[in-house]
Amino acid sequence: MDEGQALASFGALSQETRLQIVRMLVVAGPDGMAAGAIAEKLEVSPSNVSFHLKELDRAGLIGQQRESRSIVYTANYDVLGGLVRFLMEDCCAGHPEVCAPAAQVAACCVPAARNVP
Amino acid sequence: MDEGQALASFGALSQETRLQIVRMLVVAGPDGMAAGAIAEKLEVSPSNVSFHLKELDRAGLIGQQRESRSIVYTANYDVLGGLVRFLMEDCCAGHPEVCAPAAQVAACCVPAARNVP
DNA sequence: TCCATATTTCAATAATCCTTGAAATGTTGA
DNA sequence: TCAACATTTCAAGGATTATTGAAATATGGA
Repeated sequence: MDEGQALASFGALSQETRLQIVRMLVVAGPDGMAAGAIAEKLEVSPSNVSFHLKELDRAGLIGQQRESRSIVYTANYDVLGGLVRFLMEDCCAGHPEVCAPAAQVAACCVPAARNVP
Repeated sequence: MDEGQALASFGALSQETRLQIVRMLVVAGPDGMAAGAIAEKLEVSPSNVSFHLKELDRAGLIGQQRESRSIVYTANYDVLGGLVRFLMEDCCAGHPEVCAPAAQVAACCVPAARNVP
């Protein structure tokens, strides 16, 4: 991920409804959620949720696929992971010791990373 | 870090000049950089850099301290680490397997986390 | 084909954010 | 104290972004 893409990602995530959408889709997993279901759960109008979904799609944070009458959206884990990497690599570029605490987060995903010093 | 703080952080990082400032300060380390030095390096007017520094400060991403005539800014590594954690915990909340790749980033900071599966 | 469903698009308005340059604040050394 | 330096504050304007509701598009079933 380059700086331009990170900028777009941060911009996309800097709006409450969009951040909530991404969090919902991350939890929803590969099955994703239909636009209507997202709108209903967040109590936002269909046209408004559509606007924000388009923004998230432009930033590459989500993907979409038509499924019968619905359009199902899914989180793009690669891009989200790339954003994490971008933040941490920047950190390491200068002073590795100060960003070590952030590395502990890895413990929640990868058992081998547990109990880092 | 709660959702509100993450939202503020994303907003602060979603502007090119501000993202560049944060990256510079992260690399600069605990010594930080004076406002003037930042402005000069990024070729931005003093008043404009001051505007963005204030935004970053409001979001908690940087700190400041007067040093003689200059005001020296430093990155807030805790908050940046908290942002990484926020992104990854969200990820883990649903489907740990999809965010494992992001955990590999930890290898750049903590030797113990190297070679994760 | 026709209707209901699901979603997007569009135009208009409102709200927020960024930039600019001039003036104000605080600091140091002569 | 005064002048030069470093930075911030302020107001105005321009630019971008968000919200709304109505109309358009696409799909599936009677």
